[in-house]
Amino acid sequence: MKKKRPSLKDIAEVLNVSTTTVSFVLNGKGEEKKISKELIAKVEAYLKEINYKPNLVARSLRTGSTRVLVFMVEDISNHFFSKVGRLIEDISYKNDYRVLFCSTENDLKRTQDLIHLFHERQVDGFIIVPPLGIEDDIKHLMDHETPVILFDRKIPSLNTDYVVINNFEGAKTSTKHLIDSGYKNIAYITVDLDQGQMQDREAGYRAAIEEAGLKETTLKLPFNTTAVTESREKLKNFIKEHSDIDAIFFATNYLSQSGLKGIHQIDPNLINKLGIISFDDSGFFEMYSPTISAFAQPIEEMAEQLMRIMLKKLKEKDTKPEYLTLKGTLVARESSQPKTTKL
Amino acid sequence: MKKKRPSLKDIAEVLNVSTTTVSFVLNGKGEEKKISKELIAKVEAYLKEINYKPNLVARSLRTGSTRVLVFMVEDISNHFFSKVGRLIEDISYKNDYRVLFCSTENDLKRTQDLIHLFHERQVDGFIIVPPLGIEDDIKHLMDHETPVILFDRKIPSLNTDYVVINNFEGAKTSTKHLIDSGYKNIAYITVDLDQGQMQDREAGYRAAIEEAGLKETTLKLPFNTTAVTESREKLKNFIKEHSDIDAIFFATNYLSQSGLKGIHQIDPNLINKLGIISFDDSGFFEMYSPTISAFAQPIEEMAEQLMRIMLKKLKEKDTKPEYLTLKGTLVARESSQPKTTKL
DNA sequence: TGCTATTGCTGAATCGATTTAGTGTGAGAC
DNA sequence: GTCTCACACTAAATCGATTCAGCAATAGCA
Repeated sequence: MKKKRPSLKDIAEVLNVSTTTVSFVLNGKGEEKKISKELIAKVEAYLKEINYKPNLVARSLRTGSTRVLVFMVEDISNHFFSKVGRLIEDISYKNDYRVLFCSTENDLKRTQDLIHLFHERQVDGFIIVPPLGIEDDIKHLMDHETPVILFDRKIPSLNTDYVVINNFEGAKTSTKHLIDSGYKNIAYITVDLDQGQMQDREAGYRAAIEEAGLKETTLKLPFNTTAVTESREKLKNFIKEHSDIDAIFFATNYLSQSGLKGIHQIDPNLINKLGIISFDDSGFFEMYSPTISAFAQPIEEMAEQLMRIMLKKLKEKDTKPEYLTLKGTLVARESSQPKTTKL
Repeated sequence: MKKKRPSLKDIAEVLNVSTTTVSFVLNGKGEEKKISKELIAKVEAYLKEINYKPNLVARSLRTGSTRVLVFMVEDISNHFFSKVGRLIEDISYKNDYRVLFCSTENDLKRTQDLIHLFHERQVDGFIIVPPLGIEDDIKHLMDHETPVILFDRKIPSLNTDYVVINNFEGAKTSTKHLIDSGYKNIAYITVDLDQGQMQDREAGYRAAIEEAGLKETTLKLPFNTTAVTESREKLKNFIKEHSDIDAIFFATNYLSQSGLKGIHQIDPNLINKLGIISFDDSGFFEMYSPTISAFAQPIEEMAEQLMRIMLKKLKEKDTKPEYLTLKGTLVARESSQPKTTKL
């Protein structure tokens, strides 16, 4: 048979006190509210005895706060996002907040659904990697004084807090690294998305190539999680057609991963002839053979800053928005070393 | 300034009807409750006009149901779990349930915290990969008539529904595959956990080795997410000390991934001399060079069965528990092919 | 006409907590 | 002896929905 969970009222009846008293003791406000030491002790003892757990739904309805945050990213299984998410979860836990994770898949409709879903459920704050076109929904949240922090990408038209990295510098540094390693014909492979951060990366690549007086070669693949194989075929054809390429700079880590598979399919030995670097690191890259170089975002710093801002916003309303642009670091591994054997 | 969300009461006042009426219309019970067509239309029009969203916290408090499920696994970033999770999310969405994901890290305390946290928040059902020692907490949920389905592992002492695979058969098939490919000295690398499914896998390996009259070599590494590097050093020493090994069967996909890194560190060419197979597939394996063979669990089928059982349990209480043991399939890739070059 | 049934709606209780506004008692001030 | 005030506690309102029980008006039937 179903056991009913005891409510404050049940407890109050058993102890012959009011629910108010029990609630005060429960929330550690006994002293403050002038409840006698003996009664506090008695109530506490009983709460412990029956291992009382308050109904958080009822509490939330009354207080309007759920102590839940949402971390909404493109794809939570992506190494970069899952690492940041994990760190955020730890910091939240220490501050008595829980975190829910979800993936937008860069899909506007899905993201809108998720935002409304969580807003209806009264979550206390959002950290969002915004897909294109989500402005209005974010504005809607802000109108209701729900803290929102953008992450990984900013939306110029909104004065929300954001934490991003300098994509231009990162891409430029990465490209330069390949140039310095002796590569002369560096291809840039990116996704067909109009988002600011992707444009900045492309501009960074262009800048480095131009400065070095080299030729630029770019391939834009469709962003589409379902047509991965198709994308990879396009990539393979691209590589076969451009046999003069001696290095590739992938604009995201998932492109790299799919790309590595394609390269392996063309010829298992091809990887040892190409210089490779990826924007965004991945656990995968240091396990691959050869190990893959990457431009890594400062994961810990991002998580810390995001949560610092979030906690601040939760405490005091109407704070001035913070705009943070952090720096990443190049992690040079085997794949970007100068090659001894020529293609 | 903060906008207040309209409540049913506000709407009722504006329309000069009772909250009851608005609620009935909102929940599509207008006809059933004999509200006139005109009034239904009027209320619906207004609800749409102001884009009314009910306060789900209040609704949950009243109905006792949140339409939220929890999917609690060892590590949600693991390929196997994240794939199953994604499928479960899709099925849930279609049935108007949301899913929250979280990682237990096989840690008892953490899992207990999470279970209580969600139970207090009144989630409607749990799908759990149970760590050792969690029996009582699961029993506690069942006592409160909260649907619980175990996944990946069963707990013999509890009569909960579960969905697992035949680990013994899987490990035996995998080991046999290596034997059939001509490998004579197959090492088994596993984690130091007393859990049923790991013991079954080990027994499967043993059975295949014995049947073939070969020698068994086993290494047990500590399960500890923080000491990954240390574990890998142990593994590297093990491989160096057992130079007669010609193949390795890894008991989980994360062991394989760490193992591949270790093998690469010992000698970038060593991977081409060893036969490798992993229990559990991973997106990583078909991208690696060489591609890595694996024994894959039937991900779609597991997700479908889990959700079929869950939805059934949500609909009708007191169903007979279902015990499902599914079959996996061997995905033979390059790493388990016979080698032409000898070690 | 008198009776019940149906239609179309509503008032108020309810879920389980938090919190505001008090209430009764006794000690101390004047 | 009255007044004030601190003390120790409580009654009742509240959050925003759902839903039980019931009411007035009309219809149906004998």
